[in-house]
Amino acid sequence: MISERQAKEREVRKDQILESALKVFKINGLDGTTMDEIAKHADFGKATLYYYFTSKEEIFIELLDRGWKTIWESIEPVIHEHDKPKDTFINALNIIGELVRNDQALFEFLFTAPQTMPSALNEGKPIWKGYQTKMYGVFQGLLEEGMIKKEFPEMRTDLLMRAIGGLFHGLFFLGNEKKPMSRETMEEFITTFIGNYGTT
Amino acid sequence: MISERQAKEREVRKDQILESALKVFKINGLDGTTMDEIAKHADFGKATLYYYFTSKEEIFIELLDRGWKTIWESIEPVIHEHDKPKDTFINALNIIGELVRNDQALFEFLFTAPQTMPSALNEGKPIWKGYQTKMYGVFQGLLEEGMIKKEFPEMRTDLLMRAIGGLFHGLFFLGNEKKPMSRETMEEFITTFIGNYGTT
DNA sequence: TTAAAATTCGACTCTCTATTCGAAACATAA
DNA sequence: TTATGTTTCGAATAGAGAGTCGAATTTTAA
Repeated sequence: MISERQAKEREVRKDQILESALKVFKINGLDGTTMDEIAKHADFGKATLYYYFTSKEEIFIELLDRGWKTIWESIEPVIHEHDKPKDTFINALNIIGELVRNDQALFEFLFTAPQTMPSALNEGKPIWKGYQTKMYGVFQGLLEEGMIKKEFPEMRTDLLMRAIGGLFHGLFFLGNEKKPMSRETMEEFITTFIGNYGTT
Repeated sequence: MISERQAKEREVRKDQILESALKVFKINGLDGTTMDEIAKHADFGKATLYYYFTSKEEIFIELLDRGWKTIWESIEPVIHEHDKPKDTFINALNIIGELVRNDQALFEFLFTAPQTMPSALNEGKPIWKGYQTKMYGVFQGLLEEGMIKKEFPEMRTDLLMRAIGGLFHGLFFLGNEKKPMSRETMEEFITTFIGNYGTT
């Protein structure tokens, strides 16, 4: 049996491994990263990693799952406000912006990794993908309602979502310096770029 | 010595290898692709690939170099038209759109690969990067001039370029179906999204 | 026709690294 | 203290795949 404290300590060690893994994955990608490197960063023996995770891929996926879960659970509470889609939209974006500011490395990874990942890892609809899909769905919904309410200009939804998809990464990181965007800048950006048709 | 015809045939064989490599890279990425696979697709023995290229990475880089060179050389002739920045901007985009329509697989690779590539491959400022940088510079310049001439709304340039960067991939491929965008759609997109302040 | 040059490739080597094994070290609880 | 469970890790295993080698095979040009 395992005591509560033991379980907690175990979680702490998992976190420690995940945090180290993140650093290495960010620099070298999934394939370029070796378990030895992660182990050295985390200050564990390589074999110990296998005590906590069954494979390198599992570590990678776990990072994504936890991260996207966090994102989803952060915006979920505010998205039911449907009176002012544009405000809700900006609020949700700003919540994510806040998360990004607090842990830039993680969130840059979350927005980037899905593109660099070998497609084999997407088999069996991974958990993180579910959250990501829900999130995009929410943003799409808000934009559509915003159009109906004339808070956004009329646009074809497919184009719009395409743009949103493309913009996401850019929205939260500034050019090469990778400085996260401030709340003010974010609003300026949305207003100028997507348009300012309603009242804010 | 080598005759002209021989040189040409050699080029044809290189092309054949590159074309096969592209297919495999697109599915499996750089690390996920084996020389054996490329060889099988190209219908050569693996050792033969090493007769034409010195390494797997060289093949990968060669694809990028050739591709970005093509892009640059296609838009280069039209970008000196500075009277109507917005028209020039849209023209350039449409030229790229045309290229994409003719060889979707290649261009999706060109826009995608730089993100998925191990950063080690970027050491020594690769050729393709030069073309890419020039191209972005041109677009940035056109947007700035367009702002001055009030053909585009005023926006902070860093935000704008960030958006452009993020949009690029989206601009040319439709969602999951990856259908390239038509000229009409492209103009509609630019007009609605970036704004329509001047006359077209 | 034939020697030299160009091309091809099967089989091999060699390295790298994910994963496993089994034994230690440590903690817990009786 | 001791038996049992938990955690750790150094050292092996094993497989994959990049790149090489040397011997064919084909082409060229005299």
